[in-house]
Amino acid sequence: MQEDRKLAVLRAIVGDYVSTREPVGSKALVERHHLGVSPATVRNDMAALEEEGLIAQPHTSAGRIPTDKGYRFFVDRLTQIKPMSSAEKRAISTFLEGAHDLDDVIQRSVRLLAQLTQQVAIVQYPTLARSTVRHVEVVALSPTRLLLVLILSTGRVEQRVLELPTELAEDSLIDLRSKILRAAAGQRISDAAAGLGNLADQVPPSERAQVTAVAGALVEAMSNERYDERVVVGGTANLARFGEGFDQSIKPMLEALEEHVVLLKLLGETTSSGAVTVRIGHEGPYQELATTSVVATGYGPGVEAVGSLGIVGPTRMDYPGSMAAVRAVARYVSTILDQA
Amino acid sequence: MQEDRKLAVLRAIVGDYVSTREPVGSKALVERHHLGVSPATVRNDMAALEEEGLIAQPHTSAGRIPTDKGYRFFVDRLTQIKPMSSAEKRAISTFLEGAHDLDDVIQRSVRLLAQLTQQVAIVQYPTLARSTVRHVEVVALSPTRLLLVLILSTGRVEQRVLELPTELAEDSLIDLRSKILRAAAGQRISDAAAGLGNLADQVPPSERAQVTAVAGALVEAMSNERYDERVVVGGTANLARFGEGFDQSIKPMLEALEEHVVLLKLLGETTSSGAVTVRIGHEGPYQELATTSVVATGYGPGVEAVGSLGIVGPTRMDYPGSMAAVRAVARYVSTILDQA
DNA sequence: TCTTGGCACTCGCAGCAAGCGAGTGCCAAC
DNA sequence: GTTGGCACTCGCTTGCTGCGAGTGCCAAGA
Repeated sequence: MQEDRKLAVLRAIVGDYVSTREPVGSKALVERHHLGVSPATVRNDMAALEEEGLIAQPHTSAGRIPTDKGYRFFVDRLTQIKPMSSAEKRAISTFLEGAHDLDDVIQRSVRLLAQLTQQVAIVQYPTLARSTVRHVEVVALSPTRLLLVLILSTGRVEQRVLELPTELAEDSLIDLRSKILRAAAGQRISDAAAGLGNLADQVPPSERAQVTAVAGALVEAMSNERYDERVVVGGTANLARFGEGFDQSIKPMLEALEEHVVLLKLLGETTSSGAVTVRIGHEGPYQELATTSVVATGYGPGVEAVGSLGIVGPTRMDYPGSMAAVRAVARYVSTILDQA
Repeated sequence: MQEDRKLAVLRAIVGDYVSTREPVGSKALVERHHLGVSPATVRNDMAALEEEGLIAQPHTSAGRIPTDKGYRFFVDRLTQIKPMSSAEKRAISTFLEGAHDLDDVIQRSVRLLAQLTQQVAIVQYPTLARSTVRHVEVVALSPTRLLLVLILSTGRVEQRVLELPTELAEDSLIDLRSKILRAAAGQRISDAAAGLGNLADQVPPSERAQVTAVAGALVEAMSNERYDERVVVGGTANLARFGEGFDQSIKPMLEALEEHVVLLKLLGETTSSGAVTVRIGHEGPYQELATTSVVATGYGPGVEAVGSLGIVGPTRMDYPGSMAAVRAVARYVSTILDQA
């Protein structure tokens, strides 16, 4: 028995099953792929593959379908990510470059990813933790009301309106503003927060309460977990294509899509941008989503990822295509964030 | 034949069908509701109701189900919106009052509405058109880069980074800032836009290009249609409860939920806050959603609505409950926006 | 040793028929 | 106007049968 033919059979089974949604039998296989051997031979190979746990039969008199392990093998060993066509590349870049601001970039990415893969797409907002402070602005709306604006390297803008206990004089404000800029501008979030914390010690006691309040609000804005958790979902309509048996998987899926925490966990802690990770079926953290796979990667201007994006779909999905799309979109998003 | 009993029968049919999902027959009706008459009598009433087009039989040997017209009659004439229990009221207000900013209010409203009604909830962001400008801030990030921040009465904050063709002097900036504030602060969006448009005529020609750019960007930010179109959706997981026959209606539903324009049209042009509108089945603008109903209302601090919110679900839904929930949430959102 | 054709076997599934029963419409009596 | 009775309809369940796709195994051939 030739080992490579056995693997070719596995590859063919995965391919056929993904496109037809139906268990594939030995006869159909030799017809659709010119393997140059007879069905009987293929049957022998199939028996061996089943022995190894890579494929399985739903019931006795049916064809074979890949197991999670089979998909894993397929993804790891039998496929390389196919590059996008130049037309696709062009479409991606023009579509994404039309974006105005961060929100727009994220939103377009989701749509794009969903459309390219025909799956549900998930994009995480850039996390604050790994970004730096580009600018801080303090504006007096009234003597006791301040507007704080925080601009981060990822393009995210945070703003707070702060009520002061006592009035703040005009020149104190100017002084405060420059102090804050010195302490925070250009720093990483964590360092900036530390710098701001020390600020209160550098001003006369009369202003201390106010400075503490402002610094506190800024630090709070920086460590705003709500944004760390923020993800955008798109292409839910693709769930309807799951087919008949989706009754079981569509409900947990919809539930998961509502819970951003769950989605973040699904995307996983992709800390380095570049590598596309694939989580197949039961490999994921949620029992209910045992029939779904996740293809995800990190994105970010540098090597270090500031966020994740990916797709979720049935284990029976086009892995090479999905991986290519995810990687391509992540790359384009990264370069766009770099420019901004 | 007593007219009111006939209507009681319709009410009972709607009630039973909504809770059981199954066509309801004459015998079951008299058992579950003590109508004080025999099944035969009820059958006569049913025949009359069917004659009027308020109920129908899916097939000959089955019970009756309400038609869209029947639901309409039920909603218009047979039910008054039941007030929320005080426990529910308390839950709503504490849940919504925990919100920090506008985004938070909207997000919580969606969740709340979805949970109260067990349907898909939709909340529109306050439209810019009817809000006023609370504050405008212009900040120089660098000599040729300006940050524009626009704060509106609804709590929405818009910001833009603007590249200037030429450098802008510090004192010109201060001057420009006060001019802008005079032209826009406190005005309605439309008036503010007009005022900003005239601004360029009031400055020396040397600064005209810059002022035009700034004013243009602000006007653009004010009339940002992206936000007028912005809606948030929640409770999609409730779609899974649609039951078996959802195959037909869940797909158009998911597609609609992706298209914000469609959702806005579904919510309808509710210009006055207070009245809850119900659109049943085919009454809606979309053929594909002929089996779904929409319960919506406007919200806003005053009489005039600044946005809409509502729910979408199968025509077979609990109308009194949904209407009560929609109305209650809209009221609370309105008061919270008023405070902010 | 691997490949191949043949062959018996399994088993899901479509198709059909029968019986059940919920529900109706109609009618005559109250 | 209401009610009990009764014949009738018809969808749904159950059980059965035959078909066919697909398998595993085996013996013969390369």
